[in-house]
Amino acid sequence: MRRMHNVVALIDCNNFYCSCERVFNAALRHRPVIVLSNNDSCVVARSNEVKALGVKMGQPVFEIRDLIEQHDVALFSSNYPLYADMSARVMSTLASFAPRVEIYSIDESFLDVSHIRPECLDAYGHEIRETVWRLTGIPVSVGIASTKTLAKVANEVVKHNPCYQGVLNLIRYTEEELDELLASLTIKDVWGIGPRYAHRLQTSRNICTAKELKYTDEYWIRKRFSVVVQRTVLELRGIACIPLETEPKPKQGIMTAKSFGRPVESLVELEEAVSTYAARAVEKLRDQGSVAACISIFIQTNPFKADAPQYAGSLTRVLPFPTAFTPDFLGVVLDMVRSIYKLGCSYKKAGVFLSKIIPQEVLQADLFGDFSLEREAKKARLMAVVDIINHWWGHNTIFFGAQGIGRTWKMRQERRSPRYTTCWGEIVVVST
DNA sequence: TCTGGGGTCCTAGGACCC
DNA sequence: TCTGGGGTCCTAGGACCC
Repeated sequence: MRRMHNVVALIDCNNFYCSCERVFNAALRHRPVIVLSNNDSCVVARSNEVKALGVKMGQPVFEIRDLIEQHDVALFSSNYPLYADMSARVMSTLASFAPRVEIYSIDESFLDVSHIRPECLDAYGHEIRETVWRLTGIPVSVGIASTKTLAKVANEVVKHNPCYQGVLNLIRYTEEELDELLASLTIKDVWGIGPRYAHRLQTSRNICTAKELKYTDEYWIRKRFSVVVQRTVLELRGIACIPLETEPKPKQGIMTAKSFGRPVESLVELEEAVSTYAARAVEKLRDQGSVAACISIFIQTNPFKADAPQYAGSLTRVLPFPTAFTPDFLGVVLDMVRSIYKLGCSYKKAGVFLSKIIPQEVLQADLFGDFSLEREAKKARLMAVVDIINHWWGHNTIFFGAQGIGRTWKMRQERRSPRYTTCWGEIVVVST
């Protein structure tokens, strides 16, 4: 097979979390929908109607109480089990359309569609879109181009212009047509250009549109910014610099951090919370088959409470050898919390970060002294059993004593929809 | 009352070594 | 008067993404 061009399609689920809620609740189809962050505090997903009302991503929900009431907006707590499962369905559908797929986030995938004849690309895009809709009920937008950055551009344009009916293929655009399109986009709309870079580009050389960025001297960009921004410029020119990553890379750092459902003052509760986060982080570590040697924790007060005493404490500890055995971490965590705890503070958030992560197989290579492979294997078997039980019967069916049993500090989730697809007790019932 | 939770990569600068 | 220079490793911080 002769391969003329690199062709990549970006498939992006529209307002993904909101769309997931709508799949199982037809009454929401024509109602504005908002999905909230942990603790039901911020807006993390908005239906089109809500975007049209001017509600911003990340906006605290208390700022828009009136708007919500006026427009009868449906509010939901984040229902991650549902979104993760719906995502898996979308992704497995997409896998049938391309030999190489990069799952970029919970709601986006890049597909290598170089095998499709150029004149068939538009139809292929529509077929992808219709198939995903039919099999999952999730609406998606499709952007097709010669680089990932341009595919992102196409997707951005599709989302804001219903005339494209969900699919834009830039491969058939001439350079002039493409430039005209890029001239209509601001640099903030370009993947990789955030608010800081946008501001610096504007003030230093009056670069405002995607087209202007495309024709900016790449070496000046490299010098003033970084190789990352240089790549963005080249990608806008149709030179692919960001390869498709089809294999998920094991994470180099694993974080579990959350705000509390209410302020926490006591050391005991803080110990429970940080232990719970640590246990969850180590669980994620095992999920990807890794071990870690380094753990950091932090606790902090509420920075928005200007009149209350403010404090942020953090600490890092290195273990004698890398492990994924929860008690090995819990042992040091309690000690760490005690040493950064400050009496008289009202804590709002805490977190745990694991680093110095290596694959479990590598562990055996070069360890001496205290370390016994046999003992580690035994620990691993114990954790495997814990994981299986929790996987089967649900999170935290069994857990460690240090995590506490009350957990009244846990985040609030007062508006969670049923876990329609992952929990037998909450499955949709059709009655006659 | 109420303000998210994950990740990535790159660069600059200091420590250290020869 | 006048204080090397280059390589490597590590860390902190800054930028971005969803």
